[in-house]
Amino acid sequence: MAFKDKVYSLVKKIPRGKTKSYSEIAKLAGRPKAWRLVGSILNKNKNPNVPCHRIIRSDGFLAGYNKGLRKKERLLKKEGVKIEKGRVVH
DNA sequence: CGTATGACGTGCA
DNA sequence: GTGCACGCCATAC
Repeated sequence: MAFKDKVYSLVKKIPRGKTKSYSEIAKLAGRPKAWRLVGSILNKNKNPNVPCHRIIRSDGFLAGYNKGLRKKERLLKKEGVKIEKGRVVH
């Protein structure tokens, strides 16, 4: 299983209304120092089965989204995650 | 097969 | 407190 596939699986397992940071995903995928790839991979791969909108920066700020940050923010809010100025409110 | 890249993260000036 | 620069590693071309 390639690293990217593992990332996808993990992202798919993220429960609704929750967010995960890139480093967390990379860590669970087996490459704690490959968080950079997580974002890179998700960006290149537009898989609708993967809720990539739940992936945010470790700071809590929203990073990017293949469908547009605007949509990502709205989706998270819809799922129960509160966003403020592009940042996830903990 | 080799090079360049990228939705990040952290440290240091 | 803010800004800049480096590091890190699999994927794509």
